[in-house]
Amino acid sequence: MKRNSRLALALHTLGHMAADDRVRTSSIIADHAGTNPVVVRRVLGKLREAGIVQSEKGPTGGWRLARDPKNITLADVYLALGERLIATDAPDDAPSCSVEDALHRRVSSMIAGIEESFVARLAATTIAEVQEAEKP
Amino acid sequence: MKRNSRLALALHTLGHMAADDRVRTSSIIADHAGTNPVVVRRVLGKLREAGIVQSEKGPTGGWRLARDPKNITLADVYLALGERLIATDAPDDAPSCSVEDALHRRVSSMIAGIEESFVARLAATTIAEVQEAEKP
DNA sequence: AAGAATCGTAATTTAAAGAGTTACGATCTA
DNA sequence: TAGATCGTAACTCTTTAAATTACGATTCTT
Repeated sequence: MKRNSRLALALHTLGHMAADDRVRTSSIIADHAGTNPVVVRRVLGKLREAGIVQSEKGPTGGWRLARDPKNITLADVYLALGERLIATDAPDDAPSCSVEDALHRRVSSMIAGIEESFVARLAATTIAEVQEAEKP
Repeated sequence: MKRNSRLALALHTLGHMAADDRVRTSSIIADHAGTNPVVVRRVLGKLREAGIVQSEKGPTGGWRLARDPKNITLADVYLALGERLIATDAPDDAPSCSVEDALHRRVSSMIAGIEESFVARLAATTIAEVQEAEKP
């Protein structure tokens, strides 16, 4: 699996769930996505916390959508995973210089704005739409 | 130095250069930025290719701006470094599934749009402005 | 011309972060 | 009760960027 591909894994899996509402085990999902069941459980666990999917233990257990895919936007998924376009960490320690401070103020507000507009765009598309777009 | 901090190093250094137009060695710059002279030369080397700074060898050599800081935007710097907000690599191999394909098409065009608007915002600020903002 | 200081750059090492793996307890079905 | 699954901690592997080492090329000073 590629680096930092949690969002890709999540969206891919949700797309399949939207197309076919059955319970899937983390093992099945991992096979399909070319990754590992534990990684799947970690990623889908975040989505569960956000009420996007639900999971059941035991045999017959597994994962499925917790709500209508028409009501799940890409932004919901992105935010559930707690990802950020750019990690905007402050200058290291106290003894920073004024140029660095001024720069940081400007750039971080710019990044926050971009982050916001990215989320807005993600919010305009639902999982159901992605799944429907499947056939070109 | 923090990870993926080439842009921060570049902007920080250019800010100082805009405030005080003298020649600086990679060693001086590295000390100030808390990094290594070779790293500085690599980063500023990219900016030289873009005509943002110039360098001279020999004793008395070093780095300085190649043009008016009012005429250097943050976008110039960002693009000179060849950075990208998100590495938007295609699905691995041929045997990908239709859901993944549909997803990739949607998300990559979205990312391209965001990238574009990020650059547009960066283009609205010059190095000179960042330096002037130094005093709050 | 000699010597020193600097850049330019290749090659290698180190460090950090994410993904992958192993392991095992908890839970649930049959 | 047996077996399958999730939940999670702990560890290893991989990848990427940064840091380091090294040294030739250039250029100033004397």
